[in-house]
Amino acid sequence: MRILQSKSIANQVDEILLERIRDGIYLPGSRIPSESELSDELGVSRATVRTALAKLAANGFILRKQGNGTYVNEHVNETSAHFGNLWDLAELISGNGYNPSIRFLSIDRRPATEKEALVLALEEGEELICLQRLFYADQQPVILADNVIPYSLLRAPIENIDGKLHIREIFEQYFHQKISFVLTDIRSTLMAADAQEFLSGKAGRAILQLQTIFYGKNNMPLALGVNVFDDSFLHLSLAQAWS
Amino acid sequence: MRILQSKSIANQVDEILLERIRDGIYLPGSRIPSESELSDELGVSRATVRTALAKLAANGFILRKQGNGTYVNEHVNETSAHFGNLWDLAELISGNGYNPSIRFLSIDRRPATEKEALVLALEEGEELICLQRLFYADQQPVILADNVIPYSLLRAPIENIDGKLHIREIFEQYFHQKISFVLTDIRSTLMAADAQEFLSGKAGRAILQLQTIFYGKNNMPLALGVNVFDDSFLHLSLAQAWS
DNA sequence: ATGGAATATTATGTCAGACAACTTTGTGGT
DNA sequence: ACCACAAAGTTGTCTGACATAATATTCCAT
Repeated sequence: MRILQSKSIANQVDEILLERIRDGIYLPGSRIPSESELSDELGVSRATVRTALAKLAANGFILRKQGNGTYVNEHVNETSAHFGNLWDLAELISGNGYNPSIRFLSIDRRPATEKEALVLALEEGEELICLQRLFYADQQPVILADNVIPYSLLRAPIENIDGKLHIREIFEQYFHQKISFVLTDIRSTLMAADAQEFLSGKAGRAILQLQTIFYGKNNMPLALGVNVFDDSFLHLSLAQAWS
Repeated sequence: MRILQSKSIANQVDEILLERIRDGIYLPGSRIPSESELSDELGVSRATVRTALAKLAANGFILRKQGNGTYVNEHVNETSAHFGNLWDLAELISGNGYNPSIRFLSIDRRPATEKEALVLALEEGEELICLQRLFYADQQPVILADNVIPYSLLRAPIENIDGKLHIREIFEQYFHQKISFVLTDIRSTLMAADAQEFLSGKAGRAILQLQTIFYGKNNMPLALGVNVFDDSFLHLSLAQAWS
């Protein structure tokens, strides 16, 4: 990866370092190069490196010790999700050690329910795009993902939508919207009949449900997501730094 | 709050700003003072203010726009937990709009099970302190919290322990340990008989379980926590900034 | 008056260099 | 072998400057 000008430099440094942690170039528990060394190597100022390191530390990837050095959190590999991407289902699957893939189930149009209209700031009955997808972990179906998006936001023919893309790419390509932040509600629920149709496992067992609201620029709600999965197979674990 | 020398200055600034957001001095959606104004007001350098702001941004509390300003996330009040304190049950309760209080149920000693010994890096059968507490939201019992801690870590008489303290204070006062980070596993489970005894609600309904491992210096595991609560009453919602 | 381009202002992002605070390691003397 | 001290290395904080981006203002041409 090279330093470009599109994203902020600090965010690019952040991604580079995160990639090195994921790839095992910086091993769990080991000390990473000092701020000065990184700033020399990457050709950015020490202040920029510090910004990136601060974000990684806030998200629990690294631990910093004054006068000593910066260390990779020894338990990064025991966590399946991280704060920057709790809503990223593919990351959740790969974080559990499986190979993620997506199956496109269906795409539909239907009027919004009262609750959906409220959350998405729409009139009741406005038309929604209904996207249903199934996430696989090593060929095994594990997450049933439903997303609803206001039809009025669509900027491309609906039949062009590639359901296998990442949700963030879908928004960029077909809706010309960028996700600025997300709000996720974690619920415990029982396996319903429609979910059981796609996910292996007995009906009536307790499973996790992630209800996600995506927001774009100016706090405009973009979409609503409901994702259910069996947490006995797919663990949802998070690391958090102390101070 | 005054700037002291004990904690890092940036962390103190962080806490001050967070307090102002919580207290509504900085309202959701509004723009907060610029970095220069804050550095003048608090008597610290702009670099230090930036460190604090970077952490708040990483945790979704604020949004930063180059050339424009820094804004409080409009939805802070819709989130019950934040990444820095998912394991902080009192914060979870107050984040839901209730007044938290703690009832001390029991404290016991028993040998560690095989699984507990593995997680806590102990010999099987080593003695554990078993702390059971009940968290209330406005006088209503909502969270059943079990914590197990190796007896060998205790640095004070066991009968002195005040079960109403924050878990972080318990570690500092009676174990002389500081929590450096925590690892939380979020599970969906069914209301068991022993939990139903303390929590209102029908048996067999789906509830959330937070399994937390506390780590101290040098990645030493300090304690194990199992907290169960009904997520239909106490919502677990998280905000995450995009990039 | 009005619309639009140029300019000024203000905010965050990045850079450079310096010193402070802290930890570890090495050195030398006893 | 032990202890006090110095040295080196790393993160934390400070200062000042410029770059970049968004917004507000001014001014001119229509």
